[in-house]
Amino acid sequence: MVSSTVPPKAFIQQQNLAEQVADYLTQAIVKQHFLPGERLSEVQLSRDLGVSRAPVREAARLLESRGLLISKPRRGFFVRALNAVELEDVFDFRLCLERHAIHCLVGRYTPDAQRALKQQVEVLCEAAIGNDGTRRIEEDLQFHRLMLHYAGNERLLRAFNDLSHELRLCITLITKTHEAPDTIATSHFKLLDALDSGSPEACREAIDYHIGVARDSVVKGVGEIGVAY
Amino acid sequence: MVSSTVPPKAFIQQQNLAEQVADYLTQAIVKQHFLPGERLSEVQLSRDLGVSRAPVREAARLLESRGLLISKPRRGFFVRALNAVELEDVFDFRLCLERHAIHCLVGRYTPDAQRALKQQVEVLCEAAIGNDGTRRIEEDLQFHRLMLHYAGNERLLRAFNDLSHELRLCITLITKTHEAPDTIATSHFKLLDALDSGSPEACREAIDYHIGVARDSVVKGVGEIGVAY
DNA sequence: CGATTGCCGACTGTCGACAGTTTTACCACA
DNA sequence: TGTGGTAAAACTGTCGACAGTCGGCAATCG
Repeated sequence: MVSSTVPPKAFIQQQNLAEQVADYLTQAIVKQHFLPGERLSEVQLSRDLGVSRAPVREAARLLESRGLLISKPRRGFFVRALNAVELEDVFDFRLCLERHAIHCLVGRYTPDAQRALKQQVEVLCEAAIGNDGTRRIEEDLQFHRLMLHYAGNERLLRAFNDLSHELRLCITLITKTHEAPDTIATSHFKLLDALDSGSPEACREAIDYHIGVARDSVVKGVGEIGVAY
Repeated sequence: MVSSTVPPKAFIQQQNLAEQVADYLTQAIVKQHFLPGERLSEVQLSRDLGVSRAPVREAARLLESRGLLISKPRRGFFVRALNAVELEDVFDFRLCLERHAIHCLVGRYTPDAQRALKQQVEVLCEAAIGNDGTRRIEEDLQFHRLMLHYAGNERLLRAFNDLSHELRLCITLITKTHEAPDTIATSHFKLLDALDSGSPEACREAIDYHIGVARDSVVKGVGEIGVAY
């Protein structure tokens, strides 16, 4: 073999039908093509997507475990509708995860981690300036994923990833208001500063503030979306 | 209708085959009928249980989301094998959840909650004295579930329930040593005392101690169970 | 004798079909 | 017009079958 620049194989692996369906459904829900509380018919979906019901079921179960769908026995799947209380719960849970994460991270804040986070904030700022709402959200989530990652607990990261789907849902659904780029920037730079300071108290304060802002902007956006399911 | 003592219908609704299979698999894994790292064949299972592969697949996916199984594409499902690092992660994650929970709970510690927790500790002590290992674990988990419940965040409770399956796995697998009943009792009474005191610091200290003890007894039990999967 | 290639069995991913249940549409009747 | 009951339609839960893929084994080549 001569080729030394072969891309690392991740290229080929086409994903399952189930995963493709899951991606499609996630997109459709986030983009509100399916409304909160709406019922999803397995047969209809499988017809529309040109696959059998098996992958659809599997995808639906996956999204159920991620909190995007709810299944009622013998009734089918419904798009999750978050009420005000559940919205609070989501952000409270996020606070729980990130407080712990930043607490762990400050004790092991390597130059590597520092560099990666700084860079991601820059990418995020760029996205914010570019005024691309979807990308801004993704880069924002990615920053927090990085934080969780460098906190060093894989389990914690998994929990955040699960939550992030719900989070994306809340944010996309409710806040059409693009926050000003500099607001986003400063909010994240504060986190970096707190980490640099090495003070757990400062970190705690910074993350509380950070998530509080996000929560308020979402909660204020709508008192309640969707009702029953 | 005359019969006034009809059981509240939860009786009748036999759960899905999928759920039954999930319960069976969970039991089998916890009781080590399937060893960590072992591969589970869908066909074999469906033959053994007398059902088709569909419910088996569904159950396996559920257990995957709970962290009891791991799926490799086109290879099937494997019983999760926790190494030392992952074991630490599990207890660290538990600490994350329960710290937050007790922090929330102390601010809204109603007489109802107080009563329920006290009662559950008594039930737990009873189980501990009775020397029934399995029941002791279940009642212990139930106490913590109650704590999470009264903390008032449904999302938090769900996360704990997911984690509890892994937790049960660790505990059952590793600690054959039954802790002395009075150790268990005092450890839990300390939590109640801290809550009664109303001091967040005391609560934090109590929960850190409580989980630390559990973690040590598990980690010390075995440096590593299972290796690869 | 070691490494590579091709074949074989086993298994997963996917499919279409059937049965029981829930929902809906409709009609008789007050 | 409103109500109650019945029948049809639609859907989910479950099943067995088929095809593509993966791992292991044997035959082949260096």
